[in-house]
Amino acid sequence: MFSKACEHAIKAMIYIATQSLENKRVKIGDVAKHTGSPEAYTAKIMGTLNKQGIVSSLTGPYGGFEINAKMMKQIKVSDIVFAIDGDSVYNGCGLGLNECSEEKPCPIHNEFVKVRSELKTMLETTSVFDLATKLQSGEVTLVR
Amino acid sequence: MFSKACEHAIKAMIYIATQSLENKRVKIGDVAKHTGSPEAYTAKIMGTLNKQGIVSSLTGPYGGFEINAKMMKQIKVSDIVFAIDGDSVYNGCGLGLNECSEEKPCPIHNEFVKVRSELKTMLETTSVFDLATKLQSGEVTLVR
DNA sequence: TTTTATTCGGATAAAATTGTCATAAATAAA
DNA sequence: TTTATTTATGACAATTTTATCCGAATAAAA
Repeated sequence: MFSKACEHAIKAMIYIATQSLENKRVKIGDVAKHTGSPEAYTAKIMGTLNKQGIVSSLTGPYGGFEINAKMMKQIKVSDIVFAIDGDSVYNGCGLGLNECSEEKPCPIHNEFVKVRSELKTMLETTSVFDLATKLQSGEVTLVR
Repeated sequence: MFSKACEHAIKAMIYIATQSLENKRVKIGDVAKHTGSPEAYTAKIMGTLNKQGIVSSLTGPYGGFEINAKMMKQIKVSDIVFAIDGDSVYNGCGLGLNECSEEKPCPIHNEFVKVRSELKTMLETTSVFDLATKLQSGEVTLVR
């Protein structure tokens, strides 16, 4: 569904959000530990997310990553997916055709658009804040 | 969504089905031409589908691939996806956790299962025959 | 029985993705 | 200003996926 990089990104964002809610800036090593993702790879992914402006970072001692509490409610999972995997999830053809539209559809186009539109809606209505509070409450887990 | 191999597989099955409906056995070169997929790779994929029993093949002159007309209505897209990509589409965690269930869910588990269940239903209710007749009618395309 | 056309299957290659490493840049504190 | 700590980033490595190649096996026709 999503690339591995995208999975790492979503998990990292959720963990950082929980810490930001407690006004704690987190180092990449902490992120890796709490998400079970490879540290260096996650660092690279965070660079992309930082450039896209959906996470902020500070170098040096007492540095690390954080997400503004207000932003957190505005950032949706769809933003993370788009930042890492691009629009393939939303616009790509189910059979991988370069051009596949209402006018020139592939055989599964009509069946596919319906399901994908629901996936899109789901991602667009789920905020990082929603997921972070879920994680804080202990009802869900990031590792295992 | 699906692997490239799986896309090739679905396209190949649909094309072979249209030919089988006209009692024509097709060679792998024909399949590749009409699906835009690489011939040798498709050949390998067909081997897997053949072993799984969702397509039949005959070696030698006048050989090739075909799908029994009765079977064609029973074979669903879900069977092809399962044969090539396994059950990851149906059971895999959205965040890639090894264990993710109702009891120990990941943060997006509940949102995810709903969408995926609709995808599953869609794939399970769409037969190769349905798609082949659509392609025959000219309302959809396999290449581009 | 020989020839010819085709799939089968294993070895290999190429490309993409995932992951690591080392060095540079930034920044805060001493 | 120096030092310690942390992110930023580009080069490299490993793994997985995608794709190719070629000889073996099979089967129909000559």
